[in-house]
Amino acid sequence: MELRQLEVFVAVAEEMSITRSAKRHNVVQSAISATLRKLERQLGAELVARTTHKVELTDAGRLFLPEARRTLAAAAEARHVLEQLRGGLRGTLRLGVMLYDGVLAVSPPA
Amino acid sequence: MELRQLEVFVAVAEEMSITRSAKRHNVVQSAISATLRKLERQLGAELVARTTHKVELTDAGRLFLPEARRTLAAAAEARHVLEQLRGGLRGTLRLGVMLYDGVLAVSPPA
DNA sequence: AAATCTTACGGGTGACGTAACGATC
DNA sequence: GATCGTTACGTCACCCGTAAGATTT
Repeated sequence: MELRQLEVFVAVAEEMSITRSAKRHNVVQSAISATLRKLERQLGAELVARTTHKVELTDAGRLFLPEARRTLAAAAEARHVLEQLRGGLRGTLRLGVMLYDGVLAVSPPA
Repeated sequence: MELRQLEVFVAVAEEMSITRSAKRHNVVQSAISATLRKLERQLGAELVARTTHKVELTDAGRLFLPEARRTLAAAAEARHVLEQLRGGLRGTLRLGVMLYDGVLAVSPPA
């Protein structure tokens, strides 16, 4: 299971369409179809019910969807903290107190 | 960014060693080294400081580690709910009330 | 007939193992 | 000298695009 596969599944679940999610991912239908099938095979569960012209979530799919979203959100947050650090907005803040001229007491690291 | 990369990073962070995390992943050192470098390049941040014989987390690495763990935990939970469903332990529970003989009032789906 | 999903095939990218090198303990 | 991390290279699987086919509207 990889994040890319989860993105594909969530897109399909939201669009209820392989064609539309393919456009959303800027790839071709067949790529989405294959990625989704592989994910299902790896998980050992059918997430989407196919009817040659429509796509519906199975019970497993409905159960899996919020978990997939949660995982993607966590991944996004992981990227985010690094961006914040990049911008100097985050890091380890250590405070100090000037005891008297030239002597600074500093909080221990981490 | 993919889950596999996060697993590698967390393993390296926990073991503080590329060699040991390689054994943990049942792959070779060079594979871990390459995977980690690629992750860092993609994120645009150095996560571990290398000193040819040691490995240390950078500030970015320390910041990233709990987020990576959170993401992996979410992924594990996603797999877990499917396993539970597989075992018949979860699903959508719908309740009904027998109004009178042969007439059952059932809660609406989802 | 148009739209949608699937399968088959070829090409490029990524991951891994082997091997050789450099640096540190 | 042994250990640890890196680099170079060949191989194999995976992802994607193209193309053709099947089914539904």
